[in-house]
Amino acid sequence: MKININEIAKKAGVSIATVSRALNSSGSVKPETRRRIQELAREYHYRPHPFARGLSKRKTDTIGVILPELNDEFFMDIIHGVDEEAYRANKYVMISSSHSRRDIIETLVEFMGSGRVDGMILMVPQLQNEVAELIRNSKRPVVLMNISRNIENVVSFNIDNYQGAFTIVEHLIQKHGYKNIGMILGPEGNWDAAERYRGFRDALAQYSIPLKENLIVQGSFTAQSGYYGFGRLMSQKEKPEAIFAANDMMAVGIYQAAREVNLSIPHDVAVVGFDDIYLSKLLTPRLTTMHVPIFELGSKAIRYLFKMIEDPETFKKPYREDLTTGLMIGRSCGCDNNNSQHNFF
Amino acid sequence: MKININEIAKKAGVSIATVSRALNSSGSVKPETRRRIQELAREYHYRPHPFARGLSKRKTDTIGVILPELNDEFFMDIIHGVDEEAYRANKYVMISSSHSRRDIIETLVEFMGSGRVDGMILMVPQLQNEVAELIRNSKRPVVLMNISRNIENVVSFNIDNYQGAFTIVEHLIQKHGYKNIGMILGPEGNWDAAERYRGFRDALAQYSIPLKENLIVQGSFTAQSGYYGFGRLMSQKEKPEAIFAANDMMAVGIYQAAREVNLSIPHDVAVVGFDDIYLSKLLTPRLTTMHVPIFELGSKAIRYLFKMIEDPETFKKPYREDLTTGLMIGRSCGCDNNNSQHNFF
DNA sequence: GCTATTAATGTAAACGCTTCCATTTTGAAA
DNA sequence: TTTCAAAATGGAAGCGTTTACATTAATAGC
Repeated sequence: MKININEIAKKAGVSIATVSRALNSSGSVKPETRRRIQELAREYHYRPHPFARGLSKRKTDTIGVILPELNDEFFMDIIHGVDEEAYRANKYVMISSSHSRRDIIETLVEFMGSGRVDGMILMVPQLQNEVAELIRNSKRPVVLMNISRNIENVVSFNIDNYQGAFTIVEHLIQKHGYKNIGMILGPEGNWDAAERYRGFRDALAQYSIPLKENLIVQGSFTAQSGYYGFGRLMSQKEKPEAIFAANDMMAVGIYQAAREVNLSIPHDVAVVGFDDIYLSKLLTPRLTTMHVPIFELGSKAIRYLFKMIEDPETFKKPYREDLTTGLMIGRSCGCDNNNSQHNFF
Repeated sequence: MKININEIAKKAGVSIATVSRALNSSGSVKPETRRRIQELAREYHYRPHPFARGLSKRKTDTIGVILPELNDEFFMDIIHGVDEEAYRANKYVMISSSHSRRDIIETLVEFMGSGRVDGMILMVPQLQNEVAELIRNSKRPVVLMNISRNIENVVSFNIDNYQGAFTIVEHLIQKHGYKNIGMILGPEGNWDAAERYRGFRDALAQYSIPLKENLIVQGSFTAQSGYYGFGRLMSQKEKPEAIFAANDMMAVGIYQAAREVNLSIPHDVAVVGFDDIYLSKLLTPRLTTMHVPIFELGSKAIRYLFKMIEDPETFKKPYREDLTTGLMIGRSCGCDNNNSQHNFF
C-alpha cells in the first residue's frame, strides 16, 4: 500500500541509493536509468517521506511563524506575504500565535529546539530583550519583526514607525498649521507604539511646539480605547485641533465618538491614524494615515530567512532593515482631497 | 552539542529504550528511574526530535490547513479558531493558501501524500467534486469546509448559508413589507454564493413574490463588484426597494456607490449583507447582516479532525454539520435600532 | 589490448526515535 | 530457600531517507 523508496528501487531493478540520486539529481546516474526511475516515481505517485528525508538531511523545509495574535488584518497580511514567498521557494509554513497567556519564551524554545523548522519569523511586541537573548544562542536562524533599536546582534525587519509618525505629524503642523495636537498612544510596553510616540514628540520639537501632557492619553490599539481617548481629549479646557491616533483602529473609535457628540471631522477636530488598514479608506471622511508595507515586511523577512538558512555567513551576521512608510492623504486631516471618496478601487 | 536520546541514556546509565519509555510514560519503568531521566531531560533541554519520532510512530502531530486565500478577515478567523484548538491539543498547524493560480488538487495531493501532516482541513470553493473524490481515497483524514450538499461520503463543517439567506430575506419581506428585492450574487461556481441565492429565491417563493430577473446581478464578493452591482440595479426602471448583497464586502461597495449618487440607506433603498464582518458594524447606518460563526467553524472542524485521527471509526464515517447563522439587525434594512450606533464595543 | 580515469551503481552507516521481544530483577507466595 | 509472575530493563529491528565509501562498468589514452 505504502509506496516507498524500496518499492521503487525494486521495480526499477536498482538499489535505493540510485533511486535517491536519480530523484535528487545528485551524484551521477545514467540518463536512461534516471528517466526510468522518474517515470516509475510518477506512475506510483511516489514522494520521499519528508520526515525521513528531513531526519537524514537535517532539514525540514519548513519555517515557523510566531505572531502575537491571530485576529487582525495586520497579521493576515504578514502571513500572506510569508506564504507567497514560501510557496515560491517550495517551503512550508507553520503558524502559531504566542497565545499571550502562555509564556512566549517557552513557545519559542519548544519550536526552535524541536527541530520542526529550519528557521523562524518572530514577532514579539513585549519582552524583546529576553527573546533576543534566546535568539542569539539559537542554533537555527530567526528573523525578528518590529523590534527595538536597542536590541543588537539580531536580524530584524521593521516598520519605520518613528519616521512615519514624524512625517504625519509634520504634515499636520506644516500643511495645516495646527499647534494643539493631541495623541492617543498605543499600549504600554509596545515597541511600535513607543516609536510612534517618539516620532510625534520629535516632530513637535522640530517646530518648537511644546508638548502638552494633558493632550496625551493612553490607548491600547483598540477602537474602544480610541473612543474613550477622544472623550478624554475633548474634555480638556484647551481642546486639540488635531488628534494623532497611534493606529487606525483607534481612529475608528474616534470617528464613532465624534459622531455621537456631533463633532465634525476635520472641521471641529482633525484626525490622523497609522497603519492604513483597509477600513481607513472607507471612513467618511477618508482617514489620513501612514501606509505600512506589511505584506512586504512578511515577504522580505522570509526571503532573508531563506538566505540565512542556506548561508552560514548570513546567519552569523546581524542585520536590520527598516521599511519606510508612506503618507496617505484623506480628508480627515483637513486636506481637500477630491478623489478620496472612492479610491478604494 | 546536539543532545539526543543516546546522550540522555548514557547520562542516566540506562538504555535508550528506557529513556523513551520514561519520557512517554509508556511501558513500565521504575519510578525512581523515571524521575532521574525526566530530571536529566529537563536539565539538558532535551526534546525528542519530532521527525525521528514521527517517522517511528507514523505521526506528525501536525495538521494542514488549506484555504483559498490568505487575505481576509474571514480566513483569519478560521485560522484563529484552528490555532486555538491546536494549541490546546499540543498540535502544530501548517497553513497554505491554494494559490488560486496553481492547480488546487496538486497542492492537495502533495500535502496529503507527503506525510507531513496527520490530517487536513480544506476549504475549496470551486472544483468540489474533484477534490471530494481525492479525499475519499485519502489515507489521511480530511475535513472539508463549506461544501455542497450534493457531495456525499465526506466529512464537512459548513455555514448554513441557505437558512441564513432565507432568514434575512424573510426579514425584509415580513418585517418591512418589501416586494421589490434585488440581489447581488457572489462569484459564479462558488458554493456559498449559490446557497445564498437559493435561500433568497425560496424566501421570495414562500411569500409568493415573483423573482425578477433584472433585479439579480452577478457580483464577485468584492466591494468593487457591489459598487457596480448597485449601479446596475438602480438603473432599472423598476428599482428595488431593498438589496440583498451576498456578502458584506459587496454591501460596502453599495454604501460607497449610494453615497456618490446621494441615495440614502435605508430611506431610498434598504441594504442587507451576509457575513457580519467587523466593518459592517461601523458603517452608517449599521449594516443588517447575518452573523456567521467562523471562529467556531475553524475550531469545530479541527476538533473533529482530531477525533478522526485518533479513531479509525470516526475516520471512516461521513459526517456533515451545518452551523446556524444569526440575524444582526442594523438600520440599513429600515429597522429602527437605537443602539446600533456604537454596539461595536 | 592494457592501464588509468571517470561514470555508474551498490552497501551500509547514519539520522533519532519507538517498540517488539528477550532477558534480567524483584518481590511475594509457597 | 525455591518458584513464579510481574516489573524493569536492554537489544535490536524498524521507520524512509541520504550519503560516504567501496565496487564495478565504461571510456579514453597509449
